Amino acid sequence: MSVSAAARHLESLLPRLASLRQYLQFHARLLTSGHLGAHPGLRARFLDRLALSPHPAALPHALLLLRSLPTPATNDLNAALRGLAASPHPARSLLLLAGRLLPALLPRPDALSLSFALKASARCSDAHTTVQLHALVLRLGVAADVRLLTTLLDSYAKCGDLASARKVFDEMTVRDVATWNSLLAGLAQGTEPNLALALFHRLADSFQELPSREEPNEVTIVAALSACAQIGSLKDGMYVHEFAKRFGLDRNVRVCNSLIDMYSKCGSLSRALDVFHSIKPEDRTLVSYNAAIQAHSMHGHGGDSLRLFDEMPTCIEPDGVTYLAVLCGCNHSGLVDDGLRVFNSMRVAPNMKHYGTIVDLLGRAGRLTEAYDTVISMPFPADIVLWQTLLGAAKMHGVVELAELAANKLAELGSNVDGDYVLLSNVYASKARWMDVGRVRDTMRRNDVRKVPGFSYTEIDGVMHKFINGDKEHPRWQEIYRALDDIVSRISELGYEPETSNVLHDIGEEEKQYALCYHSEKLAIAFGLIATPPGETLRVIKNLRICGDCHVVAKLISKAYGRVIVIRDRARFHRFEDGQCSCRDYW
DNA sequence: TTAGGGTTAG
Repeated sequence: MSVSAAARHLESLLPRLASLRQYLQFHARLLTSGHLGAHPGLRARFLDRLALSPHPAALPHALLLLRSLPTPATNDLNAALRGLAASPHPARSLLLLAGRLLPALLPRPDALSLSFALKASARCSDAHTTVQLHALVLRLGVAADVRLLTTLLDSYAKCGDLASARKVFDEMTVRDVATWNSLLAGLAQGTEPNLALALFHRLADSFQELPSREEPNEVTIVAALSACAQIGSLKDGMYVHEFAKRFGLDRNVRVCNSLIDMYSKCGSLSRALDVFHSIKPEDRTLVSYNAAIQAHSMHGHGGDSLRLFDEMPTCIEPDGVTYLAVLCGCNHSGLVDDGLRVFNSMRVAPNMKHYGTIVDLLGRAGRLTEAYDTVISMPFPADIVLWQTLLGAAKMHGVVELAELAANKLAELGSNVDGDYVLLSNVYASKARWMDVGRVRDTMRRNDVRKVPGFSYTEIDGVMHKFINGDKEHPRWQEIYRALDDIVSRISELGYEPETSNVLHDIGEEEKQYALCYHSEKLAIAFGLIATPPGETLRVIKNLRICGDCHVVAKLISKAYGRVIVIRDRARFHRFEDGQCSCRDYW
């Protein structure tokens, strides 16, 4: 066989390599045939495949091979950078580029090298390294490369530096659809969903901004829907849905999965389920089921969550998200035994969130010993949220010892938020232990307690209005406060008395009532009442869990004013109608 | 020969 024929033969074997043994044999033949040095293209292709092979020994072997080369080429380096960036230890990719993994002189990196390194810094959330790589992009003179700059933008966004991501975007002279998608997704996931939506509207208004023959694609839609879901804006969500239809993207299963999530989080369970049923059964993925089960759960339909879970085809294995969604549904519907049954039959290892849901489920049901036993027998130490869950259960059932224990753990873990103190103080107050109530208050004062601000949104005619507890920022605040006075007098006739035990301040009863009266969700509802025609459904989104008093008030308003009120709090939906809530006061 | 963007979670 001539040299080139041998090389062609090896080349043809390359795509068929699978086992580690085959890779090692191939390596041996490269060595013995002399092609390792004589055929750098073949060598780099082999190295690339080896470094990406899923076998755990493959990547170390690729690095060994790289080290054995007297003068590695840029492509050899890139293969290793790529493999390391995709590995469980992406930081090693950065060490390699910095020359700390190879003793020999490094070949000069190119745009591709930087692309892989940026992927690695994104996976490490290493903003500092992303900045350094940005400098390297400029130094190497490869800053006109759309793909590289998109990767750079994405890396900034994934490291949480949205300002720099935006700046890269703004300074790019050519942007393709992936560039837009990258910033869109970065903003949507980086707690700037409103900016994401503004960017989407800019793209939707004139996608002449895109290179010719390029259109928004399913990634654009998924990212935009994720922003709508976070904001809870049904109007924007429906606009994105219509937009997707125009481009024939509404049949795409990933778009459908995002639509299910969006409609559910924007308060429309029926639309979410319509989308789920519109997907052909054989096209439904695990995520489709997870999103639909979660939709039932958020809306308090635990029985339906269980039913859908049982109906999952056997070819789709439930994952941790599926179980969490089902458990959540059981929790919100008070289905204790079903929840425990599902938890005990889990076929994946439960994580902190699964335990959290079970502890909440047991705690609400008054099974505090079991809840506590669950916490201390978990295979990992409980986190802050879990102790807060237990503290909440202790408060609900007036168990002082457990509340104290949980509060001590919270202090140990460095939690210092007002809610913890309020719960502990309320347990003492329920037992008339006023000295202890005072002691908690003193501790609060000493510790400079962090207040988690409560705020609510409501969408009226497509405009979002934001309210913070007791604020007077809204242009119509005087009308809103007058409406609240009217509300209080009308629901008082139905027997309303303020539930002031949720307020812990060193203030008198009347001031406590004041503090409660202007909770953000009440401001949002009052505004909704004066800004919409009679009978229209009011939709409110709250960042925290709804408080007991607001829950009572919302029920009474729904009766006194003949309005359906839908409140999405941090955990679920409450639908108030004719004096009742869909959660049946179990939340 | 090798590069960029995405959904579900207490």
